[in-house]
Amino acid sequence: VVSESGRIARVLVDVPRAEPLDYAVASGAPAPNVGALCVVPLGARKVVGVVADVTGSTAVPVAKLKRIDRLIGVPPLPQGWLQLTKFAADYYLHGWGEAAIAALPPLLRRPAGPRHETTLQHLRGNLPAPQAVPAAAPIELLPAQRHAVEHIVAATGFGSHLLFGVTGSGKTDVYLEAIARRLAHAPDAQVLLLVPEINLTPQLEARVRARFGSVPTVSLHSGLADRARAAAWLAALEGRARIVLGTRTAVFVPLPRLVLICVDEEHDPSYKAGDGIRYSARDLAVKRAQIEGIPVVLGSATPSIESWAHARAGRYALLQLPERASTTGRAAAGARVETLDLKHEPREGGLTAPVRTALAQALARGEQALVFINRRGYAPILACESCGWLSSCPQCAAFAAFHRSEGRLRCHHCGWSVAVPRACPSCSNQDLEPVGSGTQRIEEALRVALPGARIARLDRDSVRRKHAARDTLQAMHAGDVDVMVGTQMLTKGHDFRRVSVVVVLNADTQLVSHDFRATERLFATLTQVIGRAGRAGLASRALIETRFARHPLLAALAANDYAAFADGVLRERQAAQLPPAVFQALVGAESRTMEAALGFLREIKAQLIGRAASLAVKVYDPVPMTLSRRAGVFRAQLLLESAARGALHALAREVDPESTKGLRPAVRLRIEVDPQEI
DNA sequence: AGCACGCCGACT
DNA sequence: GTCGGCGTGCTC
Repeated sequence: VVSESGRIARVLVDVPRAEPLDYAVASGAPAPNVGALCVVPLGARKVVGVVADVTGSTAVPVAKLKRIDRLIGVPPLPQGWLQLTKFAADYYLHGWGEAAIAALPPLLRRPAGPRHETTLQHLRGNLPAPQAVPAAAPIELLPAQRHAVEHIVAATGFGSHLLFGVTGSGKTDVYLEAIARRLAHAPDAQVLLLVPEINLTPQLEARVRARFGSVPTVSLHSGLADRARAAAWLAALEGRARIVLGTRTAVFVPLPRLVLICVDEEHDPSYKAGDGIRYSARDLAVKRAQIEGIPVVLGSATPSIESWAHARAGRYALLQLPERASTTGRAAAGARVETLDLKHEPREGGLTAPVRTALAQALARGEQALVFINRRGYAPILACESCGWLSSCPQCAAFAAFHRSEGRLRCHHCGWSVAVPRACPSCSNQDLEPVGSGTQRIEEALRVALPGARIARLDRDSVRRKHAARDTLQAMHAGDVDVMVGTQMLTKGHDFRRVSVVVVLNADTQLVSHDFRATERLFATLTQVIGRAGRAGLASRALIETRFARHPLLAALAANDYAAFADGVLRERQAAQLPPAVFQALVGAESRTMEAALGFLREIKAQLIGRAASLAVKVYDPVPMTLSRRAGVFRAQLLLESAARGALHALAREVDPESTKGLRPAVRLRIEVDPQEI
C-alpha cells in the first residue's frame, strides 16, 4: 500500500519482534512526530506504542492495517532515545518494541482510561518549574580532582573517562564539579548520574542538593511509586529536570538536552539487570554517551576489569585520584589491612582471639566497629550429627539456611521456608546442629564476647520492617551502636565517622571460587568494607580472617594497590583467553527435568555447530548451571565464546526461539549477552 | 508477552 | 449437547 507521505506510522509495541508494526494515521489528523507516544490497537487489545518512523508506504495489506487510536500528550521521545533502545534490543537480542516499552515508566507502559491526560497534567503540577542554574559555589579541589574535572569538561564530543580513585579520594566532588561546569554551558542542559542502589540515592541526592540548591533534580529508581516515577520521568523528558539521579533503569530516561553521564561505582554488579532484558546499565551509559556525542565518566576505586582493559588500551582516559581527600580537616588515613590466618588462630564461639581483642580495644577507646559476613541467617546449614542429614531446599539444588530467631529453615534462592524440625527427618535423632555462621550467629557470639556492648545487625532480614535500615544506620551515626554486624548492605557508601575496626569473616569462599570473576568482585567488596574505617582520620585496622593468608589478592589489598592487581588479572585473562579478551553469550534453558533442558541445548548446539566453525565462535557443551535447580525448575546453559563480538552476535541470533515449541516437557529459552556469572 | 482460536473431557 | 483444559500461532 502506497499512500500520501506521512500517512503511515511505524510503531514500536511490546511484541517480541525486531521490527515495528505499521499503522495508518487517522484521516484528517496531522502526521505524528517520530518518538510520539500513542495508543494503538493490537489484536484484541489497546497498547501503548512509540512512533519509530513516519512514512508514506507499507507492505502490510490494507485489510490488516489499523489506525492509531490516539496520541498521548507528552513531547516526542528524542531521537537519541530511539537509537539507544534500538541498540539495546539488537545487542541483547530482544525486539526493539519490547526494549522500548520496557524503557518507559510502568505507568505509561499500558494505556490508561480517559483520566490519562488528567493524570499527566496532575504529575506535572507537582514539579518545580524550570530554573536558571545559579553560579555554583566553588569547591576546594585537590590538584588531581581539578585535573580530572578539566579533562572531562575540556572534551568535545564523545569520550569515556575512567575515574579511578580510592575510597574517600573525592570522586563525588569530581562528578559534581564536572556537572556544574557542563550545566553552565547551556540553560537547558541536562546530566545523568547513575548509582548502583536505591539506598545510595538519598545521600547522593542530599549532596547534589547541597551543591546545586535550586537546580531542579529528580531521582529515578524502582523504589518509587508509579506516580512519582512517571512524574520524574516526565520532568526529564520535558526538560524541567536538569539533574537526573537514578539506578540502572534510569539509563533509559529520555533527556533531550543531555550533556554528561556519570556512572558511580561502575564496577558494581547491580548495574547488570537480572530480569527481563539483561542489559548492563554501565555499558549502555557508554553507548548512550557515544550516541549523544558527549562525555561519560565511570568512577570506581576498583574498576571492572572490562573498563580497566579499555583504559589500558587507551580507549578510556584514565583519571586517577591518588590521595584521600579529607572532609574534616584531618587526613583520612585509611585502614591498615591485616590478615588473620585461621590455621593459627582458632575460632572460639565463632570469633578468633585477635578479633575479640581488636573489638574490645575499639570499644574501650569509644570508637565503633563493623563486622562483615556475607551470609544472613543463623547458620547456612542445619545438620544431623548422627546420620549426616543436611537441611536442604526441596525445590532447589541448595542448602536451606537455619534462621534461629524465627525457628525456620529458609531457602535463600526461592523463598521456601519450613518450621525447624524437632528431630532429624531422616533418623529421628533430636540433636540437630547448626553448621557455619551467618550474621545472626555472629551477632550472638559478639554479645557473649563483648558483654555490655551495643550491637546492631544490618541484613535483609533485619531491615524487612519499614524504616528499619534507616533507623539502624541513624543509630550507628548517632553513636548509639558500638558494633554493627551485617552483610554487603553495610558496605556501600555509608560514611561512618567513628569506625576504627573492620572485621571480615568468611571471605574464603570467594577467594577460591571457580568463577573467574570472583576475585575481582571480592577485591571490590573488601575495598568497600575496609573503606568504611578511618574515614575521619582515626587510626584504623581491617582484620580479614582467612585460611589462605598468602593469597596474592590479600597482599594487593594490604598494599592498597588495585592497579597492580587489575593489571595482573588482565594478564591472566589474556593468557587464559577469558573476558575481556573474548566475548561470551550464554544460552540458558529451563525445564521440569534436567534431561529436557540439557537435551534441548544439545539440539541447539548441533544446529549451531556448522555456522560456529565458519564464524570462529567456540560452542561449549551444555552443562547444568551452578544452581542447577531453582524453585523446582532445572536449569542448564550453553556457552558461546568468540574473540569477535560481531561473530558472537551473528551466531547467537541463529538460535531460533521457535525451537522450544512442542517440546515435552516444555523448555524455556533465554540468551544472555555478556553474562557476569557462569 | 497477551489473547483468541481450536479441538478433546466432565458437567447442567 | 456446552464449559473449559491449555497447545499453537498471530499481533500492523
